[in-house]
Amino acid sequence: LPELPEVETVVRDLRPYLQGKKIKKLYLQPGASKTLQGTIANFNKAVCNQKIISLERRAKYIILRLPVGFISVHLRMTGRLYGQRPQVKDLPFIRATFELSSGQKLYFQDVRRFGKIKYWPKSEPFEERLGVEPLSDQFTKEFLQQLLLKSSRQVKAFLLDQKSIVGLGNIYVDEALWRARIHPLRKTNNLNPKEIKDLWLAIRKVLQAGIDNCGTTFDSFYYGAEQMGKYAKLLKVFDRVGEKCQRCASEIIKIKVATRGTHICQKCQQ
DNA sequence: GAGCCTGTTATAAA
DNA sequence: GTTTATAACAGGCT
Repeated sequence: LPELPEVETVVRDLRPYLQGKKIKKLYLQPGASKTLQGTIANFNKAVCNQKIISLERRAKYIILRLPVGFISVHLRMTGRLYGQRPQVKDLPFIRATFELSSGQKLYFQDVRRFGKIKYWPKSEPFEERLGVEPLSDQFTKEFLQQLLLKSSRQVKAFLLDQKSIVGLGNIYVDEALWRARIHPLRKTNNLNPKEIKDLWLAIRKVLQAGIDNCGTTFDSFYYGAEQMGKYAKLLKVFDRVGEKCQRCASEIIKIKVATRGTHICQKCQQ
């Protein structure tokens, strides 16, 4: 499931392929009307002949920056972007295809059709729904403390909410909370300074380690030519129900928090 | 074959 | 106003 490290991995993988190329038009497959937000006519009018200045990541979005505006691609659960390769034409579940003026293509595959593509003429409406980048200099311990103390939510729900901090999803939230020894149901305004410091460090460590290992291939995440992320084998709690905690040897259990399957060590995370 | 699972948004309820 | 829960989306997997 693509979270910040997985999206960053895709962006780094596709950057050399796409940067500097010009977009000709987008084709939508039949039945993919919800994949594109807005009409195909308006989209193509806006992006036609625009050069991809850079490929960037913001939150869990892949950003194709253009001279005028930008395109956002969200993979949601099962979305995948492929640069052109010989065998790619045979892939099932292609929902949209970018044609580049070089004649090359960029394919958007999405089994469950939750993924979204959108053109934004300006960044304000896009940015206003998004919180701080957790790996940026802006995300200091003090910044996190302020966010936590002015809320009274369950810490897991808080961390999943992209309006506060972006990029964390079910996998990396569970991993960060284990690392910081914090129970996911704890209220954010009841965390003490030591816990806040540990959580701050844990968020940065798990995300950076995720990037360093090209993400977590647990279910459907792949990048490039069917490459798998290597972080799955470094996971401490996620998808490890019944295994022993590597810190205290207690059993990892699964509970429900914020309507999500949640993995914790019952002893380490009280 | 019913239910699970997940990111996000919308909406309802507390 | 804030927080939590639930449904919806879609389809593969158990």
